[in-house]
Amino acid sequence: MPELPEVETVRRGLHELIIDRAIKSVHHDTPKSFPNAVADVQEFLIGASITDVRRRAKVLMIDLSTAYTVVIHLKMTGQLVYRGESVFGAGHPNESLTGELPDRSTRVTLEFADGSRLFFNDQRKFGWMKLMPTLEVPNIDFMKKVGPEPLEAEFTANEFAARFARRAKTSIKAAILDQTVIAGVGNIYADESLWAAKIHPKRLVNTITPNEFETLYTELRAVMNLAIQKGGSTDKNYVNAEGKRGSYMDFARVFRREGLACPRCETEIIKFKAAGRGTHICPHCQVL
DNA sequence: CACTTGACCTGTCCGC
DNA sequence: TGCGGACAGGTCAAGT
Repeated sequence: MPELPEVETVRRGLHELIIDRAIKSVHHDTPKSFPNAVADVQEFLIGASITDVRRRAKVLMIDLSTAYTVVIHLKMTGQLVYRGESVFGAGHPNESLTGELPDRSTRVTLEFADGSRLFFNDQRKFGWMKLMPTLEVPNIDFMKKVGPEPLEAEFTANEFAARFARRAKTSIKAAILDQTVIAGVGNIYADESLWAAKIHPKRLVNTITPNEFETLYTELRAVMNLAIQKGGSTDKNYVNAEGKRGSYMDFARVFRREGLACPRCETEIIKFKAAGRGTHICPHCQVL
């Protein structure tokens, strides 16, 4: 579910909502969702206050005053929803998707000193939260291998194209989903950006021209920036830190639009499997 | 090494 | 309505 724009939306929401709050208690059901030792939780989590909320790729990091960090991956169906006083007030336009919490998919509940709570919900239990020293976060295998952040100002089109050299003989779709090539791109924005750049997802990386890489770079950044602006994509599960939907799906041009008209040429959008994932293209605009 | 496939889980939807 | 199977936005381990 959550890709870079969704995780970034959650990060921004949490940054508004939980900075400086002190953690009073934590409850969790399955060790898989929160595998830390009880002693570490007592010493470094309970009583700590939140100093920052950061993101790298699709990973969230909640920094604590104890020099520990709660590292979180939402995977497919994870949600982080804060319940307390709303900072947005009554007029917030996004429709709420989340009801009474905790519910049956709540895996972890963090309670703050003021009685407000942060819920980690995860229907499929793929996601996790881990408590670890802040200084050790960069040493996680994933952090050492993950590629550059595509939306950073200093990330250039040339660097973008060069990153793909390591996956020369695979499909462009598999490569763009590879987190060691570029950080944070998932199935939705892979399909959306490949459509925008008019590149068939099964094209091999070593057949993509420099001009096509440049277009893909530009379109990928445009799509992800628009998605952040729209608060992410809600198909089924994704919600922001207030439990509300994102609206990018209203602007999607191919993703989950099989059978509908391509916005560019009116050809019917089709769906098939590529790189093991459901893949949506316009067969007129994107050819092998 | 590079690349692909299955596994991890639960819920939903579709065809019979 | 019930049931089996396919599928779902991510990542890893294990396989070729």
